[in-house]
Amino acid sequence: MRIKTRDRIVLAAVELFNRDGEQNVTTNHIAAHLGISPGNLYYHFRNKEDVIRAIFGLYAEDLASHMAPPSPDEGDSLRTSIRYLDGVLHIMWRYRFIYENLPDLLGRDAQLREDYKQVQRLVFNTLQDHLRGLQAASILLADEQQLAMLSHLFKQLAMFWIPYQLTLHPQEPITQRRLRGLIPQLLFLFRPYIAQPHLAELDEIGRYFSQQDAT
Amino acid sequence: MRIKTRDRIVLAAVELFNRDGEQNVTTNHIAAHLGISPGNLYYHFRNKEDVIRAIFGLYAEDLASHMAPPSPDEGDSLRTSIRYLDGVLHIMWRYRFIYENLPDLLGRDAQLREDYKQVQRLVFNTLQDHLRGLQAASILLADEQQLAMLSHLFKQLAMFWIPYQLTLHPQEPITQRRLRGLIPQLLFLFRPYIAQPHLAELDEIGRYFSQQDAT
DNA sequence: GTCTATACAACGATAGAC
DNA sequence: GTCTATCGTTGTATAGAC
Repeated sequence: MRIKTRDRIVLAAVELFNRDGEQNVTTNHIAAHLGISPGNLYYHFRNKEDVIRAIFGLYAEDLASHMAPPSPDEGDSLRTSIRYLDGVLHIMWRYRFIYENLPDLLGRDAQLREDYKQVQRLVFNTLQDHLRGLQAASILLADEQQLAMLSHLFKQLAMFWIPYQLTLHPQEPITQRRLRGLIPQLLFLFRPYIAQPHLAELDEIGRYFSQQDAT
Repeated sequence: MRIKTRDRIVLAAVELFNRDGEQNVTTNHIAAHLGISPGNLYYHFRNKEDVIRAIFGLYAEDLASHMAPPSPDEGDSLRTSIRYLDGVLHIMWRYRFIYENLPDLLGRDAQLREDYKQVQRLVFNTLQDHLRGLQAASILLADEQQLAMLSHLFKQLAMFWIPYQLTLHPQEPITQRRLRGLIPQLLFLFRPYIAQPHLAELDEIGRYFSQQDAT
């Protein structure tokens, strides 16, 4: 079963955006990369923003599936946190161009702003649910206000980890390894609020992600 | 004594970049805003990046003067922290367009990358010195590694506070009031590491900045 | 659905007169 | 130092044939 041209365009766009930066990729580049004509692309999409919106649809789907709330039988150990963090890194990697200049993307397209608001609400709630699970299990010791603060800081640190890396080393390409550097920052943020009996598990999470760096 | 055209260009550029976003302001816009011709602008600057570099020079000067280390007689109370934070907010406000898309600016201009590296080293050292002062005064209880982490997180949160705000409310313009919203986040970050006798002072800092919101 | 060809706008930048 | 006029390039988007 052949892949529809429309989908090939979306896939190619993601690839090129991630590789060269969304700003540097034109509709012509995408068409050329696929070996189709610019006119053909415009048959399937009204303009470049329309392509981006389609990608955003994929992004939203991916988020929903990868950051699903933990299944009830899994409990609320820090172990499920690994799954959650893995999901975060996976999404960040797959759609890294979005994180590279999100404010700009949103500034240009009102439709995208709406889509983003929806997605963001979902993400934030999932995160809060996750933290509340840890709270209920007496792993995370924080009141309502602290939990809200931690959620916001988590979100901000994760969202702008890639731009931050780009300011530190503007030339080096983003790699999955570099993305993982986010984890220690997040763990450090939460550490003061983790109950002592569970601090060892926190370190275990850190090791889990840093071990992958070695291979 | 009349202001030189060259300087007027730089000043106008800052104003327009801050108001409309650097991406949306062309050399023609700047010239038109000043009532001079495009050709005239190109007599004074080789291109737009050259203008940005000039602005960056101002930025570096301003940083050096506003984030100077505390004078010795001031001691290392949390009170000097207010001065420091005030400086940070002042710079962020004056050159907010820089923070709006720093990765992009750096990505385009190798010269700017070098300038930025210099400036960044200065900023980071000043921050670390400041924290070390608090540490020496037994206000901040943190080992070397924690202090490094806190510095990095401080920097990341401050640098991307504006882009973060832009994702939350892409339409609303950045105001000084919104900038001040950064302060509670920073205080929250440091709170677990502040010695108990000084927690009250921390809250005082918070009040200092939130009181300004009311006026 | 796909192609070729092209119109159109915006921006960066320069030449040459004053 | 400053202006007018203009060129070249690039990216978006459409028209019309196949």
